[in-house]
Amino acid sequence: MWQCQEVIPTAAPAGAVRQGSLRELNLALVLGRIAAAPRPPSRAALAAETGLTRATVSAVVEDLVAGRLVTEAEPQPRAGAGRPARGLVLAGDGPAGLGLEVNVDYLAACVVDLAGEVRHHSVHRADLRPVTPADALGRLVRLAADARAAADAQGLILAGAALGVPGLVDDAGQVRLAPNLGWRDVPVPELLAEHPPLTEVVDGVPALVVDNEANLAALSELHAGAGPGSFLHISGEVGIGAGIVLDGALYRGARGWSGEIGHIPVRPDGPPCRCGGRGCLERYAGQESILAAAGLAGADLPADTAPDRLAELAEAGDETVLHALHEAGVALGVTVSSVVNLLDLDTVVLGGGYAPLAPWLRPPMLAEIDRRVLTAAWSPVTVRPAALGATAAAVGAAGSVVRRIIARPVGWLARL
Amino acid sequence: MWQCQEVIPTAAPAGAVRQGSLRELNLALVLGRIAAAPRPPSRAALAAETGLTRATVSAVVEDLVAGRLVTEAEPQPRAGAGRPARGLVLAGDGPAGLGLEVNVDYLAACVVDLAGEVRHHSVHRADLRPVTPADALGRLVRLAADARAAADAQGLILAGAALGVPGLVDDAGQVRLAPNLGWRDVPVPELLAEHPPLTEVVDGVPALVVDNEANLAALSELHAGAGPGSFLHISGEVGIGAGIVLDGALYRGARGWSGEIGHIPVRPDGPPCRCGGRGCLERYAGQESILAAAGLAGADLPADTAPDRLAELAEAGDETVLHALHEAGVALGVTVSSVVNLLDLDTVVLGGGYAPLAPWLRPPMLAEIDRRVLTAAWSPVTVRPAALGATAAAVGAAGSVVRRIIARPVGWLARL
DNA sequence: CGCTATTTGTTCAGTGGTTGAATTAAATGG
DNA sequence: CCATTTAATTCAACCACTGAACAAATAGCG
Repeated sequence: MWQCQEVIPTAAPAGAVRQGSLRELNLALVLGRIAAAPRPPSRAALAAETGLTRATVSAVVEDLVAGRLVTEAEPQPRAGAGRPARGLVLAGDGPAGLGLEVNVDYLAACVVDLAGEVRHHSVHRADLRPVTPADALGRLVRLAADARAAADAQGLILAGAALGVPGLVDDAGQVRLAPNLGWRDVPVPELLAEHPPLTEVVDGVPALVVDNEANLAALSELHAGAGPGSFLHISGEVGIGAGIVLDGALYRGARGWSGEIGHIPVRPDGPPCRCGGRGCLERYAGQESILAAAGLAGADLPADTAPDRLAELAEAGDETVLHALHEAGVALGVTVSSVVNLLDLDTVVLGGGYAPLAPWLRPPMLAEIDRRVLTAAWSPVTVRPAALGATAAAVGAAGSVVRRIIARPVGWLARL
Repeated sequence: MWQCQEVIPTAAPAGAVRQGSLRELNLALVLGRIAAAPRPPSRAALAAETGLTRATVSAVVEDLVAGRLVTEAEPQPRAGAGRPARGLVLAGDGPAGLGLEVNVDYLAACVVDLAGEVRHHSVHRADLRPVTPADALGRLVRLAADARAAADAQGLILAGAALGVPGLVDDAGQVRLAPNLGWRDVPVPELLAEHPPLTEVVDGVPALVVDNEANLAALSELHAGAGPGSFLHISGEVGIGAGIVLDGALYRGARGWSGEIGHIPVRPDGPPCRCGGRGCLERYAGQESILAAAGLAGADLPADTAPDRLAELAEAGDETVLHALHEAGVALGVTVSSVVNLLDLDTVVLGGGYAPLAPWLRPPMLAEIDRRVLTAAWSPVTVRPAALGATAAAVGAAGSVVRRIIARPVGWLARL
């Protein structure tokens, strides 16, 4: 069984609530609070916070500690009198997530522990357009093996993996279309079938989940950035993708194909787009379009260095580049206005290649939003660059694995 | 405490899971299955379906019957051998919801029982633009009193009320802006404070919830139409609003202001809109714009009869009207394409004034969607007229009350 | 007509997990 | 050094679900 669904059920039992579900839910509740707390909470604090009894919290914590999900921190210096509290933190030597990414000009792998720390990270730079999918995935497996070794060396146990791809992924984990990579109907699970560690199925969840890169990048922001909430994360790579986070959960759409913001029409009668439509956002704010408008079409810059080069030139005051960025910002602003009018989001994150360009994209975006968003007067919309850099998708992928464990620790505890 | 949040928690405990939560969740689970079942299920069938024991289901059902939420139906004729099953149905004489609506040219009230049947419905036609908010709400209270009397007469107990308003509503139930009604910062709860039955707070939920009309109309579709799923419900009234239903739950946005589709830019350099932007959808597909394009600007038709008049003329082959509808359909198609690209929805419902115009709006919409939605090739998008007519919002409002009871029956059971 | 097979619904002892109060543990402060 | 305070554990009680046995109600068959 392969799937690309990013479940994160927030401990909501869809089916029957049996006897044991009670403990299952409270394990998730307590572990979630420990993960979200700004400083290591005590059992007593958790009891007060959750409404459970101290007795129950103790029992639940005992299970979590036995399952290597939580460890006790050094007693914190306390203010007043009383027995000192023993702080609880997410274990740094328990389960970890393996994050993988295939992109147009690099492969990436990383390991993230329960606490969200990146414990290993490696990138393999190469133009993957001329390479066959099987070959590209073969190289990725080698990168994954290195990451696995690094995890072992640090006492971490890989609990699962997620792979980000710049394209549409179906429920079976197949890449239906990745235009910038030149992939179409690539059966990723099959191609990886020869590599056992990545293809096991544990506890109903496949060891490897394949997902859209923009979705995973948005997830990375969820950890790194300010806590849960609702935001739109725009990834400006060769294409333009977006991840939508609603109330702290990634929204994936009916078929997992949400966030295809690159082909939202900006000017319905504008220049034709290769998608078949006209005047799509990608024609105004896609990397190639910006480069063309900036007079750098022939420069043949690698995709991953182009944004920095543009930023340099803009910094230096290059009029053509400044104008190109302004136009891109306007187009992004028009599109984002649509999204905010529709979904009432309060934050927009500029990720991927847009992050370094944020200083120049932001002002025209905000101007458009201010003009076009009906509720802008009461609730200002924040536009900010992403907290993580280029390989956010890999980190988000690894993070999605550990987040699933935090959301449903029983799955992990049952394994031991 | 007033609030406009449409909670519908789908039995997901956010906080602590106490001892009694178990029963709470299973009450919701069983009641939900009874509500969703196509024919009255037996206890045994519910046990098989939910995974609970027959003993547990019996105990749960006993509670539900004692609370007047469920009654036993006549034993169904069975096929094979065995003791005949006693079917369980939602009680027709238990709690019911009161739905209210204030619109530009009418007030409406209705009563919906647990099973979703409309048990009372009344409309008061009047142009409410020249009337003060306090006066309008006063008339509404009289309508509500009639509805309450009708409910009593039928043995129904009103368990709460919801009010739909064509504008932006904040968390306090205040109408921040209802442009077509001419309301701004109207403190609806305060104005209704003199009418006790509508202003009680029971079990943490206010007796009256104020919400956007488009959101409630979308909810009505959720009951009447094909079961839960994800869709966009577009209400074409004087303004254009939309309700977004994701996975069977209304999505309300960070502040409850989602669905402001009327001011999504179609042509960013198009004619200025009163919202301050340019080329908004409302300028192309709003009722006034369609009438103007159809050459009926001076006809001064009441807003509620205009769509039918347009449909008549279109039926008769009036070229100007057909052209106007085509243009509106194109604009709607462009906008819907944006929404579908963003959210990956598979269904769009044309509600309110658009419902009778669906035969003419659909074809250009589908053409635009086909051209502009990246995933249209794999997953066709359905565009269909709404199941309910003009006063869908009132029915949806009443339905939201009973749906909340079905989603969390403990709230109701605790009252008795 | 009576017996058996079959399915529904209830009863009841058993169990898992939470509760609440009492108890122990470990610190501060006078 | 002892009273005070807060943290964590222990334990009997209790609530709700489980599983199996049992009672109820029907169809089919000889």
